[in-house]
Amino acid sequence: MTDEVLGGVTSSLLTKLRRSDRITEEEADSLDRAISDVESYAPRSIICRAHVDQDVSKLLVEGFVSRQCTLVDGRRQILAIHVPGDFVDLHAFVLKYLDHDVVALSPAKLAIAPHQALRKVTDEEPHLARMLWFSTAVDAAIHREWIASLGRSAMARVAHLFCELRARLEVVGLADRSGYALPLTQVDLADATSLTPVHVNRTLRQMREAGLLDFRSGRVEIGDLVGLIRIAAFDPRYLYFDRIAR
Amino acid sequence: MTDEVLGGVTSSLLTKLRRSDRITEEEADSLDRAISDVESYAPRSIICRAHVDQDVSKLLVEGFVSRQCTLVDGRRQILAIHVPGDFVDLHAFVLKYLDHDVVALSPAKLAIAPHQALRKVTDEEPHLARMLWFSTAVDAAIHREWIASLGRSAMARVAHLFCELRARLEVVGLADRSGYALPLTQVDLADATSLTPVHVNRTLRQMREAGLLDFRSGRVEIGDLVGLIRIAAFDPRYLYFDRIAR
DNA sequence: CGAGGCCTTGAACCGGTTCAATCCTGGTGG
DNA sequence: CCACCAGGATTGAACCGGTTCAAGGCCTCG
Repeated sequence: MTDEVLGGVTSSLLTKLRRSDRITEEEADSLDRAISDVESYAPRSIICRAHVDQDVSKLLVEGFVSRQCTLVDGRRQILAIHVPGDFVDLHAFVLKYLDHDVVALSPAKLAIAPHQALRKVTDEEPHLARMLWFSTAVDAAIHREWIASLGRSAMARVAHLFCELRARLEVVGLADRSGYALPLTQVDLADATSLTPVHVNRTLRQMREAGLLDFRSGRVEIGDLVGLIRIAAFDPRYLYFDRIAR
Repeated sequence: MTDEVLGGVTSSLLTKLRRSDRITEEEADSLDRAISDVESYAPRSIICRAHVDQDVSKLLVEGFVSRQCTLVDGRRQILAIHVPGDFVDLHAFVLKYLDHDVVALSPAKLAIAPHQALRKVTDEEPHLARMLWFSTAVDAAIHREWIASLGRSAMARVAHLFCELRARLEVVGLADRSGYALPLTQVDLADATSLTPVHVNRTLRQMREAGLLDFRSGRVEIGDLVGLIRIAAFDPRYLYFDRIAR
């Protein structure tokens, strides 16, 4: 990565990884050099298509993207929502193809990491390789938490999603205790929680009336974070922001 | 791994990984040497407890185990079911601790891989490291498929679980088209599908009456695999049994 | 023969869905 | 400048898949 335009595209990822473990400047530079380009995507455009062989992986720099698949009845299921700093389809580095689509939920910028470059870097820097492996393992932990979340009430599911996004956005400086920008529609929330848009709407109204949270025009305004966390039964340890040893 | 008793504990894992990529004899031997011991667990005994630092990971050799957590209301949620050949808590190698419990569903034998030994082996053999990374990425893919499955009807969920277990067991020689041994209770199935035991029972009856499948006394007898796959909308590509290049 | 797990079934209930109509808002073209 | 339009948000009312509660039944094992 030498181009001026690419400056600092890995910084959010590094910030996040450094919450868990030390990363040397040399390692950070190596990772930076694995980035070949940055691409922009319009909302709803497909970033990576399921079952197509990949020779690059993409790191989300700006905006929101989802992993999603289309069910037999045509409904869309959102499997994960990614925020800046997430190495969205790093899974494809070891899997070769993905089992789902990656789609932009908002305007988004992604940095491109060719697998050839990633392979060189991970072969030469085993600790950095473990950190990247770590970040895909955290993705898996988030998936598991979603599975548990889906077993619960509509209110708990929606609250859990808001808590998770807040915690993940806070690490990269895009949220605080009072709220955050979230350019999604109620339909997006419905597809992410396996609820109907109608019921998401009613649930959001309940949350607003209870003073917990107000989600309106692309922004989450949190009224009572403690109450929200309680309803969601949100325990952030699954995000692994607190590992220590190298 | 020199002890006679440990002979071949990695063979199911290798069989599975070799469905996706070549693994040399030297790599296989290295992996074998990372195993220090084999332990037996009784049904319901805890194999790995959530939020406790781990210095070993465990490979399932025999029996069935689940990843599970306990929800706030005391209900148990099964997050994944593992079959022989699965490196169950390999995630702990990079995460250091797990966010959920690993519990034996049946009598089970697990091979112990100290993290120190895994670290040596993965530092020395980058390709083997990528294969282990690959296996955790497949775990994540399975989690995603469960998320999608939970968005569907009770019948589809249960059918999907049976299809997935059949496909995964077949790879390690423990299932064929006609059925397989599955020493779980209806309560286990309920906790894995986020249904009530009562409704699982009714769903199983429907499946039996439709000639799709008979689950009884620890064995799944498949009457109509094609029909089952259709109802489950089961597409096995997410299991990644078909990768090619090294 | 008794006890404890597990499976089975019925009946009432309820959280979330479905269908349909209306409202609101920001952007566009006449 | 305003009428129009499209996408998203909102609300009401009927409906239904799955839950809940409760009662038995059927094994296996001591």
